Amino acid sequence: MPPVRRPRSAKAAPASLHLTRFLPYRLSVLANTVSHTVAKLYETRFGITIPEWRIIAVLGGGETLSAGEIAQRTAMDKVQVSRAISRMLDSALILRESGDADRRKALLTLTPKALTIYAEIVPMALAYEADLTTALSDEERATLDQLLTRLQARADGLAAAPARDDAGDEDGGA
Amino acid sequence: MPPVRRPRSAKAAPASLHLTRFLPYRLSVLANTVSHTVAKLYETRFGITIPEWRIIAVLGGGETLSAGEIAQRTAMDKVQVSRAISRMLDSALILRESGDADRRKALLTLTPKALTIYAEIVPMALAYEADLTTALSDEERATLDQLLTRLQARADGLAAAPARDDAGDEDGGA
DNA sequence: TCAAGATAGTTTCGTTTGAAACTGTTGCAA
DNA sequence: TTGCAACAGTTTCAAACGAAACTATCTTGA
Repeated sequence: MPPVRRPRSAKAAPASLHLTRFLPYRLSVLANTVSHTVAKLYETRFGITIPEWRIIAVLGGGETLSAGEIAQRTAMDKVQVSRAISRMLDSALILRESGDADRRKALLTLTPKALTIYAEIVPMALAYEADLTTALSDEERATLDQLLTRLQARADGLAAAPARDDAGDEDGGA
Repeated sequence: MPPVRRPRSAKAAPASLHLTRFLPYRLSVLANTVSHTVAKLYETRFGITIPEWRIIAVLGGGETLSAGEIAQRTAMDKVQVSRAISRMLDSALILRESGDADRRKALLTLTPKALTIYAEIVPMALAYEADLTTALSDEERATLDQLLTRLQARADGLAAAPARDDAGDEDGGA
């Protein structure tokens, strides 16, 4: 059980904050650098965007999913998914058929064209990932995996819970 | 024991790619979750955006910097910095005076109002960071630090280096 | 001295984004 | 049934973004 943790000793020194040592900042910059590089990989080659790539990635196995399920698995919101799908319909990367049982849900499948792209991108993506982690030992890679998993879980928790152990007043005002 | 070791050279099987195990994706999602949460922290309380917070962070020590230097230290591009500064001028968070020696450069300093905000945000930001890494031991925190540093360096390198052994055609077309 | 050219920062333009409003469909309950 | 809330997905609107064009200043070198 976590002890009541009080912000580091003291309120005196504001403990100057160096952006380059601030975890949220570092994660943001790193993710940005990486995303940008990977995006270039398939953007220049196949003319698809990050959201489109993610959709291809989750449907690449040949599965059929609804837009909502895609949103969940790609961590994108439904608006983003909707727009990406619309683009992919235009470029004939995806197939949409109305759901049989529930006509609100549209069933989405990749076209052969998209499957081809998938087959070509996957090795590139994995190669980049391997390249990126070249500087890490196998053990370090495993550790990284672990740490990221735990951080994500924790971040999810903190995102949900607004305040500390405070009563749940949602709205701050001002 | 080292779990699944993937032979890097595999070219045969397309090695299905699970988004949830793909490092760029995971970094993106994690950074996003974290950024969003932190942003809420100071957005609701002080009405400032992420770029503005970053500028406050680098100027919080009382330093005077030019827009270009800010861009460098915050990893934002100059357009973003320019716009953030413009907003901050409106809300009296920043002070701009024309450079003496080089009149192209504007010297930027935080106003007392912004310094107050800085003093209030820093503990909140550090508390969040501490909260986030609660699930990590001290050793793991150090490891994470190390790994992120190395990954960033590597990512920077890969971002600079264009393509693999391909000819350098920049434009992909449709 | 003055004509490139480099540099600092801003503005413009078209695109992307997220939140909220909206349309259409389903499930539930009176 | 009908009425209404919940849900799936789309559209709208205003803000935010990036790339490229632009303004203003400084540097250079002929």
